[in-house]
Amino acid sequence: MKQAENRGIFSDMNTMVSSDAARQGENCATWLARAGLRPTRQRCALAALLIGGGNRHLTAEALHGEAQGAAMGVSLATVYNTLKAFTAAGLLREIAIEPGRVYYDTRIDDHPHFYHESDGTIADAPVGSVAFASLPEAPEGMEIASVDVVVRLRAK
Amino acid sequence: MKQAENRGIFSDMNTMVSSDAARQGENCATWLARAGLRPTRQRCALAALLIGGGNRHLTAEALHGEAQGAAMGVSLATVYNTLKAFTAAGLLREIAIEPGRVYYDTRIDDHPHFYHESDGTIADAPVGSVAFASLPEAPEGMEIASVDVVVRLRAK
DNA sequence: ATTTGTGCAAATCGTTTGCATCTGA
DNA sequence: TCAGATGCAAACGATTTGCACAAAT
Repeated sequence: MKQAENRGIFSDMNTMVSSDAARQGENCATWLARAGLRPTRQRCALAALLIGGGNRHLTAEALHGEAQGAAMGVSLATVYNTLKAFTAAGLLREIAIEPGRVYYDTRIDDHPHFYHESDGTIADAPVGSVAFASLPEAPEGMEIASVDVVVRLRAK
Repeated sequence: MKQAENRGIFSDMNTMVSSDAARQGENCATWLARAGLRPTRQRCALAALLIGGGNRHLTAEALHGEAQGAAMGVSLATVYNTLKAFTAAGLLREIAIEPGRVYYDTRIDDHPHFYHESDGTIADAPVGSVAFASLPEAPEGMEIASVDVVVRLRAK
């Protein structure tokens, strides 16, 4: 049985890999190009919304709503396509929490989430609050891609 | 920060609460009635499939397929309704693993899962293989309903 | 008798896709 | 130029629901 420390999972570092580049003043074109994506107006607009406000957990519908509110002309289909493209490029991560609804996380390292059952919102659990004493070995020929932890909360 | 031991989460016990009654020869009528559900033919048939083969992880479609194969007359809509009813009654548990597809688990205590990304299958991770060194406090006014752990595996 | 469950088909929801048009390298 | 991206609308798969009928208390 491996120790969690050896895998670097859920460490205390507040890594925010996907937004580092943008925060450092690099422009959208370079940022997207580095992920192998053509920097279009729509993708830059969505990237700005995603990266602008720290770590976010949102659905395609929600992001589309924000884009509409900001009068960026981006269709819902493009939001879906772009989120999938960003995820495939490793800029975002999908969170499986609610059946029938995909959340995207702007933070892409393994880290635990709070899920509020009452209103369906997601938040990062406090940094360092979850630590493993042990993790399973992967079966023969397999390796661990990620470890998802969801702490479901309800009103007391 | 609470210790995992204090919450009884992911203990070594192989608890199988939902199937205890059935294994002990109690009949379906009593078993369902105790959960506050009226024991109908369809529900008994589905309960038999669910409980018969140890811990299972399956979708509504899959269960419906089995019922068809066994020539039990149960419609897909009833399978969905029944799974929801069983879940609400605490006899089953939903697992959020894949977007757009709900898996039901016949084991209802907190326990970790392996998810095979290649073929979409789910398995229980070895008993005792996951242990927490620490778990987060629930925010004020909230309590922890459950802690879901999914270890995603891919071919090496 | 009254309440609850069933089954079908239609409706709904989130998401994906086909295709004509547009855009960035 | 021209592969790749966009947008709309139609297609899609999983799930839910309305309603008439059947079954359980």
